[in-house]
Amino acid sequence: MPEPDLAFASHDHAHCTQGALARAEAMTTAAGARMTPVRRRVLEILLEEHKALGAYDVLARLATEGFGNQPPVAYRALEFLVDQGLAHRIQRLNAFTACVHPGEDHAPAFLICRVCHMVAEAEATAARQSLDAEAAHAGFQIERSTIEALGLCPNCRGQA
Amino acid sequence: MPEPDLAFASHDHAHCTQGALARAEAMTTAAGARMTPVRRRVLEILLEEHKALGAYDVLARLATEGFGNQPPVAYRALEFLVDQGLAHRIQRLNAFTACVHPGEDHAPAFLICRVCHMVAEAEATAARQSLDAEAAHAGFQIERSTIEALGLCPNCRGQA
DNA sequence: TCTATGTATGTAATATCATAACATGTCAAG
DNA sequence: CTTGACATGTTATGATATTACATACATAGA
Repeated sequence: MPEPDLAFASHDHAHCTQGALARAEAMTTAAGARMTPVRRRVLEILLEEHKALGAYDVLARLATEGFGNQPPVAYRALEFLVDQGLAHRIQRLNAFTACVHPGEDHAPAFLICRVCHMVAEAEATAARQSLDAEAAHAGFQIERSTIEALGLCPNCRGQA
Repeated sequence: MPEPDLAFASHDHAHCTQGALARAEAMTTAAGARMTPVRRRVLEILLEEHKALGAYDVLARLATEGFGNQPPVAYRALEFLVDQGLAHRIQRLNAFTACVHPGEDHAPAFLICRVCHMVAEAEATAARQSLDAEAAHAGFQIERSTIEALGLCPNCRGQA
């Protein structure tokens, strides 16, 4: 397990982005899927910051760059990225964020700062196992889970 | 810890409902809040089934019963119930469900059946603790957390 | 190379979910 | 019986998401 390259910690973001993009290309090819211009661009946009962007935010960016300007353009690209494991949907925000560990088969939890809106992808294997156990006890078979937390990130906490 | 009165298990629902309603009245009074007709009615509607209802579903019911028929009527009552801990919002469904353990200071996870749409409130203290630990490690201070799972309930699993 | 097929994109229209702002009504403390 | 706080009603609008259909593009097979 690598040391968590959490969004809150200062890090070489260019490197972080490049890595994710490279792995993304490899993964889509391996999956027999196509990394088209819109899809790649949407992923790049999501990778710019460790924040979650709404579909309409992404759409606005795309529109200024000559792509379509109707909602399905954004929603389809985002859905593709989520399906491929290259992005995650943050339920609480109705928004999307790039996956920081594409291809690593991880169980993510999202830590959302209510002040600066940074979104960090934390490791939730333990939480997920507890949840699985509880569900199993009830005879419930989990297919997808959502674990999200809202609060204060270390930086914003310091400010207060 | 009481045996989980999970939504999936057959149970005396009238009793389940009555208990929740009675505790709800007590809690609002204790909190110095007012359990008005709309609010009580919304809670009753949510308690009818162990499912999550959208604000507009609730609103439609209210409208046929002589309450207002504009969205804020439903949203306000729902917000009140959530604030009082009498209902929960299910992020994944943009919907609301009555709390089965009002006043018990619990850490709920929600198990959502994708077939029959039942929503069970499971105990997530363990999962929540794992999440807290992981967040603390990142210096993140959790204020609210969302733990939801989508999958197959025991009944629907049997059918398949 | 041509063409058939599946996949991707563009666009219009509309559905669904949610809130701001303001007017009116109700209740209980002074 | 008035005042102030809270609750409700209503209008309007904003934000998020999907359906349906038309067009374009890539690629495998004839």
